[in-house]
Amino acid sequence: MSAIGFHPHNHDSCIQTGVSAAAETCAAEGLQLTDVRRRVLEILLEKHHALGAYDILEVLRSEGMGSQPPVAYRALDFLTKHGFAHKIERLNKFVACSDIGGDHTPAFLICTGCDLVAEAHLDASTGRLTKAAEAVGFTIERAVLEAEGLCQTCREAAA
Amino acid sequence: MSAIGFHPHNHDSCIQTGVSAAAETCAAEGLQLTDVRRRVLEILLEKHHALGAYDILEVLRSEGMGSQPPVAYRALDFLTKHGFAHKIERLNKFVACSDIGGDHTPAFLICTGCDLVAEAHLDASTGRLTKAAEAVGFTIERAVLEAEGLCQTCREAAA
DNA sequence: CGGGACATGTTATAGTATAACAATGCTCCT
DNA sequence: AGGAGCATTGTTATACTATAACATGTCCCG
Repeated sequence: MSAIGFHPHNHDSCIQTGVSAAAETCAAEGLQLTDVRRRVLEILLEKHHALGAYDILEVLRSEGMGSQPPVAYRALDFLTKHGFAHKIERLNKFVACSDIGGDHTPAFLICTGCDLVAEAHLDASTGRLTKAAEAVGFTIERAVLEAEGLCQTCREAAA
Repeated sequence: MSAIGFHPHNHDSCIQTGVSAAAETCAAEGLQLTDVRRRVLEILLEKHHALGAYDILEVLRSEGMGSQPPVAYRALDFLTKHGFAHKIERLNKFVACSDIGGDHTPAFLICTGCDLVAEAHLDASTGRLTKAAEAVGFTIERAVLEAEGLCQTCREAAA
């Protein structure tokens, strides 16, 4: 899995590659990465943390880019719909996708110590949940996989 | 997995066994299954559907058992804390546990056709998410596993 | 240049959840 | 009995999350 976020890295490249990957995908699929959408993606990419819609809205507002909730929610809808960001259901918050363009059944590791969120990509077809569902004739269309706990750094700090 | 909920069954026994299992656990652990708590559990057990806190509150209110949100939320906190009910994060709703007293890392199959929710119990230690977490030194304390899709009945009806 | 599709702006409101404090009832202890 | 301590419930108020509905703008296509 990609545990980036839990380890030191050149974070500028996260932002740059994230935005350009999204731009490429949009160009390829005829989607519009408008100013607001791009900016919301950048805001999410700035940290490996989950942000609430109203946190994002506050930034947009301070930059004169729209001050009402629908502005933020629409941008987030666009980003999540096309796989550029994900909603963390457990937190009612959002994170940038760490593998834009990649295949998607993301899983998340949420550190309750430092609030970092790491994204993992598991192969959907081999999971036990998939097998359990098949066994009862259930067809999965969307899955939420979120684990809360402590990252290595926080666990060692707590010990 | 226990796909009860997706198949015909004697539902009265779900309620009875649910309540008595909770009563036994409370007796064994010195917990108080008060009127409000028992009633909320019964309400949840009445259907294999997820209910919002305000849906539950409405029932309580109609029965003269408390009319303000904290009454419902406190009962739900108690029930979820002790494994008698679970929150479905994806829906911001609650369901009764279908295996009270059992070990817990529940997973849920949520049918978007009929709104039934089935609870599965997977062995936490063997999962891929657990392995991915171990690989990066992450310690899982709580996991949310929720799949949305169509149960067999709804899928056949849609075809 | 008119019309359709998409994006944004704006107002209002719906839906979910908790903080904070008051009041009650209970047990246990002296 | 009196009183401390605890858990539970009652109540008010408010915070946080999300969307409906309608108006405006913009661009491209026909």
